Amino acid sequence: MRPPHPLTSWLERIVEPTAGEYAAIARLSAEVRSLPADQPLRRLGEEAGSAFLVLEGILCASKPAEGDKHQIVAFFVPGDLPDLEALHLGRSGQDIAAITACRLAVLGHAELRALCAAEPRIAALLWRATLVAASVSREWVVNTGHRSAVAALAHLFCELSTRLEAIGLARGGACDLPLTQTHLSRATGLSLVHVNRSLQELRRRGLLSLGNGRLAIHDWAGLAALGGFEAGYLHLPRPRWMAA
Amino acid sequence: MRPPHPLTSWLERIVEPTAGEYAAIARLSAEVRSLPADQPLRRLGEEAGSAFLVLEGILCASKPAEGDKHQIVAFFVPGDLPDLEALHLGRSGQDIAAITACRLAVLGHAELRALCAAEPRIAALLWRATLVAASVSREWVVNTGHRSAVAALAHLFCELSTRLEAIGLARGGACDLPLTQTHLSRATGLSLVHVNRSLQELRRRGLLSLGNGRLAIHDWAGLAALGGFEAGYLHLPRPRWMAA
DNA sequence: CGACAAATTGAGCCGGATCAAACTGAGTGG
DNA sequence: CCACTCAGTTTGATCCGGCTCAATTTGTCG
Repeated sequence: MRPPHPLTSWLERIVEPTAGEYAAIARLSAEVRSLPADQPLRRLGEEAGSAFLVLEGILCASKPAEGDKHQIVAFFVPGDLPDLEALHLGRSGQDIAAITACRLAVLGHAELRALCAAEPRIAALLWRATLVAASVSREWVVNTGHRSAVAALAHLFCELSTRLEAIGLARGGACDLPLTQTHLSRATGLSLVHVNRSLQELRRRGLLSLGNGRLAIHDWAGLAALGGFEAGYLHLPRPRWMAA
Repeated sequence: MRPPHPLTSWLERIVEPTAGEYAAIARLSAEVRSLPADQPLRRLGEEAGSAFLVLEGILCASKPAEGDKHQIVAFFVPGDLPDLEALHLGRSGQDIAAITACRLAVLGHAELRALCAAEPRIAALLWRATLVAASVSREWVVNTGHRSAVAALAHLFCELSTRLEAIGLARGGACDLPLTQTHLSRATGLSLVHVNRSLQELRRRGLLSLGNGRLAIHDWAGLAALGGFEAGYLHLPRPRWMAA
């Protein structure tokens, strides 16, 4: 008896799967791929034949910008499906790379398409997952476009903490978050130096502490207010402790 | 004999529809809604029961930012499906408003879901449309995050011109583009004053002219180079004149 | 101990924000 | 036909948040 396919628990986190859905997923091949930290997974424009489900680790998607800079446009945490878009666009629209060492379930496009045709509810939920990613991306436009440095960072930490909380990898605003200040600068569009100073500002205000790959939010309400964070765009069931 | 449903020509622009697909679309109710300029269509958080296909006009999606500012996160032109995401997310994630007077085909969510279940290829193409919108949104993160004022504007004009070209509303970089400088400032995150000065800079360099609701790109290669524009992220068939 | 990645600090500068005002053109009503 | 209004554009002056360049410190690992 094999362990269930990783997509099973992904599905169970959202709905109560039917027997048919269980069976259809069980029919998928269950390749798991390991990726060391800092390794590229996909390159912009590359033709892709498979998608991934993150089991462990953190990845990011980035696009080249002016000079040799790269703007990070998304982070992926366990339960996310990086590059699922290539399923219908054929090629990857960004560079995707591991930040920490990762374990990924490989989902072949052909199998995925067959699954979607056979199980329309799964298709709708995968579609939905891409829509949530798009919603996050629009929020990032606001973040990089209109918010000050401290606000942008505050917002980013609120988002990541909330997403990690939703999958049980954060509790009460504390989580492992092995991002360097360079990652943060590439995600916000700020200079490395200014990220450093803005982080000091956030610490000095007693809003959070960040270091050694660990984030602890000490004043959730204050941080969310500063960053203008409204969790709705993540389309997650809102956990109790965050209410009001 | 009724005219064909507007979604028919949307589909025909991408694939050769089957008889079954024609029939399934013909079964949709064909309500068309008119919307005067500057009228809101959807508000953030509003529960939505229908999606739209733009037949005429330009709309934009925006999200509230610091103070009473609103960051524009997307423009919609004919052939686009604003707020299609609400089909699977239930509520609208942004404010959507007409910029010019618009005509929209109304697509009820229930009918749309039935259509997707019956015609998986149409479902995949609608999914694809949302993925392209997401890809554009990620490019906007780069635009607002890393590009200078002139570069961000140059990139925006390249994008809009390319999209309008693809639906036959632009030729050789010239198109009607009834955006005010205020719209441009809200889309790029720049101040109105600075947009004005950056536009003068673009005109002075002989790259484009913009005024009276009309955009003319005089030096496509120069403008694209300045803005770092690579049309790939739009996932359109690339027109000949743009090559090399 | 040396090497290297990451974090931190300091100084000077600039792109773009802000504030304030004037200008243009298209209505619109007397 | 003119005065008025109002949205949109333009200009000028000033200020500051964030960038750049350059160095130093800290922590980790071999």
